[in-house]
Amino acid sequence: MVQHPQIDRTFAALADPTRRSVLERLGQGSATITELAEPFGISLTGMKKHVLVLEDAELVVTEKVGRARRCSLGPRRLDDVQAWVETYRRMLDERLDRFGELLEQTKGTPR
Amino acid sequence: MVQHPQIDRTFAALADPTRRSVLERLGQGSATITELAEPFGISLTGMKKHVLVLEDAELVVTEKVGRARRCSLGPRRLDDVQAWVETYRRMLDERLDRFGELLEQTKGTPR
DNA sequence: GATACACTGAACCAAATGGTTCAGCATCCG
DNA sequence: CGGATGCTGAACCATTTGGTTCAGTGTATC
Repeated sequence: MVQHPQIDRTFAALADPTRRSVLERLGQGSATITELAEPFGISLTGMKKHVLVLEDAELVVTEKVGRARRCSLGPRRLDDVQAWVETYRRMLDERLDRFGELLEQTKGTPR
Repeated sequence: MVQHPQIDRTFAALADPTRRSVLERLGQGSATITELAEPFGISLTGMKKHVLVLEDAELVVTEKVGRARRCSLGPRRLDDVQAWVETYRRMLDERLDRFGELLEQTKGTPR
């Protein structure tokens, strides 16, 4: 058992287009496994696995209601993911800035 | 061959902690495969595979210099990833708002 | 030229992923 | 009650993933 921390599980969950679509669908309101599976032409079992992955990433919560299972978006707003991406952008910008300065310096000493 | 679109490859690339660390390391400046591999106690071949994944996601660019390979951050600022996350957050917020309104309405008609 | 160094490709491996089918088990409906 | 519906667990499968080792190849360095 490798025991991925939450951000790993989250990025991995978001790497699959089917799962991102499911999240977007759930943005319209909760749905059952059957309703989620139908537009993808995928088996119920297959969709249930995707939902499980999303639950593990705490992006989706589910509840058994009668014979159906209602799936809804969880409360996570992906703050950690967004924070990582933003830190990365800032880092990149700094690096490019420093590269720019370097070019600027080099300009004075050609050949 | 499933041929993942770029955003899939990007999320997948970011799902691995080793690869995120490599990106952060490269934020300090470019490095060779050997330099990248060393802190993880991983083989050169292993690190090269990680770098390949990052290259496929266009997060890293590399260049052969003599017998070494210089790896640096590519120019991608993860705009698409950030856009997806932000859209998701907005969607979530709207859904929570509507849920709030629903609670509000229900308040007037108890039992 | 000889030796060391950095990387690379091929082969292999175990585990995870994304999917399937099939056989239940509850639950709902008439 | 009996049938249809909705989900679930187990078993299976092919592919991908994250890692390895080993045997090169090309480049520096003495």
